[in-house]
Amino acid sequence: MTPKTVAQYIEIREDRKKQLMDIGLELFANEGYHNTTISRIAAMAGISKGLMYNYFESKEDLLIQLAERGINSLLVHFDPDRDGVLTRDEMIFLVNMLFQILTDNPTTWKLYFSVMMQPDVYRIIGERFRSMQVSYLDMLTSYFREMGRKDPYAEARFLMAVFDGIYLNYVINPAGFPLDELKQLIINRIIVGE
Amino acid sequence: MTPKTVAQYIEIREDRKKQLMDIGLELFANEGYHNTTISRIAAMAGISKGLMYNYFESKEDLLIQLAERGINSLLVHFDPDRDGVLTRDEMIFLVNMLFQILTDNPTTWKLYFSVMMQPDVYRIIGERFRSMQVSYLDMLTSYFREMGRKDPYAEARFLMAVFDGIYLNYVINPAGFPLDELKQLIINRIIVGE
Amino acid sequence: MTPKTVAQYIEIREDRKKQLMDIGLELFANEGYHNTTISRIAAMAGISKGLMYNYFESKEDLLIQLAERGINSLLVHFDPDRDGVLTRDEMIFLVNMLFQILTDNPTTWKLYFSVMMQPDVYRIIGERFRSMQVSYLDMLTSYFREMGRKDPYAEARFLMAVFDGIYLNYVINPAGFPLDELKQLIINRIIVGE
Amino acid sequence: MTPKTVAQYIEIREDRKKQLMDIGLELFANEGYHNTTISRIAAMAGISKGLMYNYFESKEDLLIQLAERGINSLLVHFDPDRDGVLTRDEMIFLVNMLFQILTDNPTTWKLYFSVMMQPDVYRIIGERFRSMQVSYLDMLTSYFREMGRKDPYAEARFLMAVFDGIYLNYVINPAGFPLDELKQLIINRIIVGE
DNA sequence: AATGAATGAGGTTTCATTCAT
DNA sequence: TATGAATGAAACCTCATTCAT
Repeated sequence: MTPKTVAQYIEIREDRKKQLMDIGLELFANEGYHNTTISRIAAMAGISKGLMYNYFESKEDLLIQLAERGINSLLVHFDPDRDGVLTRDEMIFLVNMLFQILTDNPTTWKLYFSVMMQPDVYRIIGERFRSMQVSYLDMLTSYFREMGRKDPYAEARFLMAVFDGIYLNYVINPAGFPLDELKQLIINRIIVGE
Repeated sequence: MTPKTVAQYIEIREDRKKQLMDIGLELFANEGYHNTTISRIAAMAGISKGLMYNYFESKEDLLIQLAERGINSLLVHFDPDRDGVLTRDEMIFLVNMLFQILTDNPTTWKLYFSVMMQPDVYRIIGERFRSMQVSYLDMLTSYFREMGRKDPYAEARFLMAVFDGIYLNYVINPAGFPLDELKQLIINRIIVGE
Repeated sequence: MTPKTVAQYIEIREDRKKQLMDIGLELFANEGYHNTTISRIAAMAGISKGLMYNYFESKEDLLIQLAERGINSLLVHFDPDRDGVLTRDEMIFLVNMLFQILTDNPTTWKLYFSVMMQPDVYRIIGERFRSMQVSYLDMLTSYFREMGRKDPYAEARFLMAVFDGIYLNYVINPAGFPLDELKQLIINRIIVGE
Repeated sequence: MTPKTVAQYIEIREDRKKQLMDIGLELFANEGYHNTTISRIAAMAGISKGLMYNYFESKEDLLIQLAERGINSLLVHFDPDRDGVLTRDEMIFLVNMLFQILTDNPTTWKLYFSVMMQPDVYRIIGERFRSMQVSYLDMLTSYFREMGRKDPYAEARFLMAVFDGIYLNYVINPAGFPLDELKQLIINRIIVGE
């Protein structure tokens, strides 16, 4: 019966917001953005439809916030916006990490691809993903230039395509996907490869 | 006032149907399936909404027919359902062809990815695409086994991932994408490799 | 190759019209008026939709013509619009006949009830059926008055209700319906009665 | 500004639902199922079309719920699913009751016949009405068997047909229909009858 | 006489969002 | 903070009817 403190209210609010975003991510990724209703999310969270609008301005806003949360969680691992150039060991570390964040957040990545391929949704949040991609591309190009490759930009594009392809295949059907073997192939054929 | 002949009716129907499918493909691929309305397609074709249903049972049926037309147009180029094993030259020919059909049908491929990543749409026609994929996977695995590679399945997965990644990146933004350079990288690093 | 005579054309036209009405009756009665499309009728007859409008002004017109054909076929058997009063033998003959026309035209009767109970359809053709009913009612009332019954009008209503009930039950599910036994009950309990 | 209590919401819902079902029954029965639009029901209730779907999953669902409400309201009066056999007094009581529920719920009965005679609508809810009918038929047959009648099944059919006919005639045009006189005729000629 | 492509009005249904309480 | 009834715009779809040929 003790009244809650302001801090408690804020905590409750944040917990609930996280819960709503988790449910939203799950549904957007697995059922599709258009196929997911606000009602369904609210029902799964055990709250009313109306309360959703206390946390998110609109369905679109929820999607945007999900995208931003996803991006931020990636940036925690690795921020490519830096001046220095990668060494080969750092590159190998990066590759390992990219596999790690894939298996850590398959649902986020499922949403990522879903978003990239739905033009109307892409218009809403695609730019955020794209700018991240550009940063990576620049960094990879620098790496391959330093390595003395003939066509560093193509190599960077190659590596990014490989990762996009692996992510794509993995999120569509992770069962039996040979992640470790592919990691070795990437390192041998692209990173180290003559 | 002689009535139209049967042949005339057939021609009208086929022309109209092709027109509607072309517009449908364009819109589904570029605007998204859910974001494209039957009204919009009809308006772009300069016909009434109702006439759409003279040609397609439903919006879903239009999507299915588009998917099937896309698959069939691919199978014309190459049908992986065969017994023999590929030689290296045949494999190189296949790689060239895969780049060819990408640049020939970017919109179809845009729809392909769009479909693969929208779970609700995937449920409608994904299986048709998936079975094609499985056939390719088997064929590629056989090739790498014949080549004496250590892990033929992983190599096949690798090659497919590369192609998925390239296709994906190309359809999202074809401008400046170094297709030819990537083709060489694939041949050198994966097909001929080591 | 001999050109058809005018008479032949008229005959062909009448045959086809009869065919269309038969199909229409079948579908209206068994699928419901609103649930039957002009397209379906035309398809079952092997003609085009457009040609239907060469025979009937509208879907409603087809229904009206069906109702009129049904009424006329009944009037052939027995026209109650007459002055004289029925004897008991004539009454028994009438009862027999009413069972006869039920088993002869179950589909027409199915349509009859269908029409009577669909207010929107009833508005179109109900009056035609109702006036026939009123004639019968008058005639039956006269009969029971002549027979010296206490309440001739109620007796007439009773007999009509029995017939409506029997018709209704028979058209809904004719299998196993004890028509002959019911005929005897009617004769013993109502016609001859007391 | 205290929020509404759960009890208040329940009351609002029940009131509204009852209102919509009452209007729906009225319109389905008097205008026909197909001729009644959801828009019309909503307009008569002074609400938006969309709200209808907050209370009923579909137009068909409204019809089903109406049928079930109708059946349940009848079963309150009399449930034929019981073991015992009717005495003559109980039978007379039953007859009285059947006339009572006719005059109490003419609209429900109008819908009943409407449903029975529209094959497409019958498919939706007919079975619910039919099973009730079968129960009655069994019970009546038992009664006439106990009474020593020659053909108990035919007698039961006869009685049911009479009631169907009376109900049918009454709902089509109740004005001046001699219900009481017909009740006496039923009791004298069928229930008590020789 | 005959076709079926084409129309257009109108129906059912969905759902993000608002709002009184 | 919290509810869910209520809205309204817009989607999909149907089909009687018309009309050029």
